Amino acid sequence: MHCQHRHTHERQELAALTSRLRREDRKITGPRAAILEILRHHPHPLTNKEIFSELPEGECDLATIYRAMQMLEKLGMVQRFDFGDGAARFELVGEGNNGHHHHLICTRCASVVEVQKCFPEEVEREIAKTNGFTGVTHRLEFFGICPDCQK
Amino acid sequence: MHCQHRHTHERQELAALTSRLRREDRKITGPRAAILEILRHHPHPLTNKEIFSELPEGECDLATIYRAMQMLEKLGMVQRFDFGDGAARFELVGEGNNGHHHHLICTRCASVVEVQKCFPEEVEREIAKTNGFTGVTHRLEFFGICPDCQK
DNA sequence: CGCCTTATTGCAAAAGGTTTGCAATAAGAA
DNA sequence: TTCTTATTGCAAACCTTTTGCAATAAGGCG
Ligand SMILES: [Mn+2]
Ligand SMILES: [Mn+2]
Ligand SMILES: [Zn+2]
Ligand SMILES: [Zn+2]
Repeated sequence: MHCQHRHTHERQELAALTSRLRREDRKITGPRAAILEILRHHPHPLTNKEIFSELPEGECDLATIYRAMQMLEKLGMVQRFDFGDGAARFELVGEGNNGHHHHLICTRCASVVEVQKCFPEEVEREIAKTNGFTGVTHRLEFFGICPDCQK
Repeated sequence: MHCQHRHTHERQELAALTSRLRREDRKITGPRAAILEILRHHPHPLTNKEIFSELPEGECDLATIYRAMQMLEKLGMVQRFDFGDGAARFELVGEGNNGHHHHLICTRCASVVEVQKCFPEEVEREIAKTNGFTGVTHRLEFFGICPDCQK
């Protein structure tokens, strides 16, 4: 309301997401729109429980979130990440983007930084070739102590 | 029996493990010896359930294995790995070795190859510095289709 | 706009993996 | 051998994720 430009921008993004669902013959439901809205406003991966608690009171069941994330992952609209704490995390992926990237996570406060650097392609290719594997990819996350937690 | 050299070698290794426990004031129990014996004969990470099923009938309870692996991890005698399938895996670590390494896992048959290549140190240092993190390390695993599963 | 079909949801139960409390057991010291 | 106390087995609890099923509602169609 107080910023027409930004408001329009956000509305378009949500529309892009829902149109992507429509294109795949998926229904735009209240819970799904609410979940996308939350993901859209978070730059880092969220657990299903975190999404659940961000949702307005009784907006949607936890099981529905689990099912929604499974579907969004299958459509390539979210990327699943594993920080090693036993709960899957999901992050929205832009169209025409495979979502492959990494994170730097504080082991004290769990704060997260997006990391664009990736494992060197040529080394990965060498690992694949050496062992006769095809379609090789990787899962990689960094862990350390963030600036705040060092104080 | 049929190979004195190898036999001696194995016995020494188990002795090295138990002496390491003794040094840390931990008791050498039947279950612990049996677990170490299994880990010692497996070159790749094992889940607790896998260790359990390798164990002779009623040799030890699953909960005991969970407790043993926690202890061994704390002592740095095993390294925990996460292949992203929801079950922790453990691999024996040699003394004076921090156990840091990686794997290439077949997404069809789950076969595992040890990978010695690591993420480039200088790039990791740069990621740490850029974001003001200290004590940065990483978790990295590769996934693909193994030679057998390509046929 | 209202009806129909059927995907989607809520709820509750179940399914793994992992942890924990407690009484019984046994390792290692004396 | 005895004694102390870490360790074990067992059962229950915990946590995340999945699933069955009847009720609900989205979107297509007349
Ligand atoms: Mn991210
Ligand atoms: Mn290994
Ligand atoms: Zn990468
Ligand atoms: Zn490494």
